[in-house]
Amino acid sequence: MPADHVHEIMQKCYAVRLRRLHRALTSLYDEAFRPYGLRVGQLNLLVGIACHDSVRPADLARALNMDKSTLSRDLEILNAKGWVLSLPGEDARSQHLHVTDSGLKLIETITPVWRMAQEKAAELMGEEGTRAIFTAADRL
Amino acid sequence: MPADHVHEIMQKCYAVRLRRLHRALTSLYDEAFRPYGLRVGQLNLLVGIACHDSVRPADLARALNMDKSTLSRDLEILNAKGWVLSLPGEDARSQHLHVTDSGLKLIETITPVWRMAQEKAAELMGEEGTRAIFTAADRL
DNA sequence: TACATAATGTTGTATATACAACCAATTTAC
DNA sequence: GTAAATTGGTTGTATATACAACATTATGTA
Repeated sequence: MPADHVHEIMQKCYAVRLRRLHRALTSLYDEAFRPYGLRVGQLNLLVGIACHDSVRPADLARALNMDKSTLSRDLEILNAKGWVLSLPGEDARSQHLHVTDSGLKLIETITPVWRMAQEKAAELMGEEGTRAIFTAADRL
Repeated sequence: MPADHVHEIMQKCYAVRLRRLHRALTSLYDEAFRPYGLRVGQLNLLVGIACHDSVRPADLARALNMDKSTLSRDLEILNAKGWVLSLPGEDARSQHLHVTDSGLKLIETITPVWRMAQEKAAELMGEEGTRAIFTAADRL
């Protein structure tokens, strides 16, 4: 009975739920950030880099569960926008990533906007939902 | 102090966590489905369509929090693979979507693989995490 | 030391995602 | 009953995502 399988998957699949949540939250933050030409995924990378004085792309990709090729292309954009600077590292293969002054200023500007988006997101997902996102993600 | 903002965002942002979770889970399911030429997002659509005898793209997109243009392009692929059939509806604008026999057979084949992926996902996110995904997503 | 192996980053290809702009058709308003 | 607004779907453009293959550079081993 394929119909049984269909309903089982539809109702129980974690990926189905997570994808919907991901689309909804990304929309919410992106919409708030739009006037600043920034997307939430880009802010994600920006703060990921800014957390350290200097990060190598390979390490950042590992920390974010992201493929190195994805990061490579995301960084192209952040470089082009002038928010991130890629400098050669000691190791002739690797690089060092830095957030520029312009990037830091953007983070400062966006923070209150981000806080409002956070509130909307919390309202959307509920108290329990928000806590849960954390507990689930922390296990990675 | 931009550094304070950086850490605040890094530690508290729901979108940051959710994006990591999304990447991790998508990888997990996609890897399991790879031998079948199917991705978890495609299974998502397939069961979404199969749930009803006939759905219109606009309604499906709404139900999944998905833009109509995204769905339009996803459906192109499912049509090309022969898993979905798009037929004209009564309304001269809209369409009716149907899962083909080939698509139903694929769902049947993939179900045990999906169940194993579900178990791995549950292990990854923990008891609380899985419950949370549901409570958060159900509020949309 | 030379050769195999691993690590780093980029590029080709495919899919997923959304916004804006558009065309066609339908519904609403006046 | 026609004009305006809405709805449904596609297309142009940009970003996000990953796998496979590749070139370059370390690292390890024989």
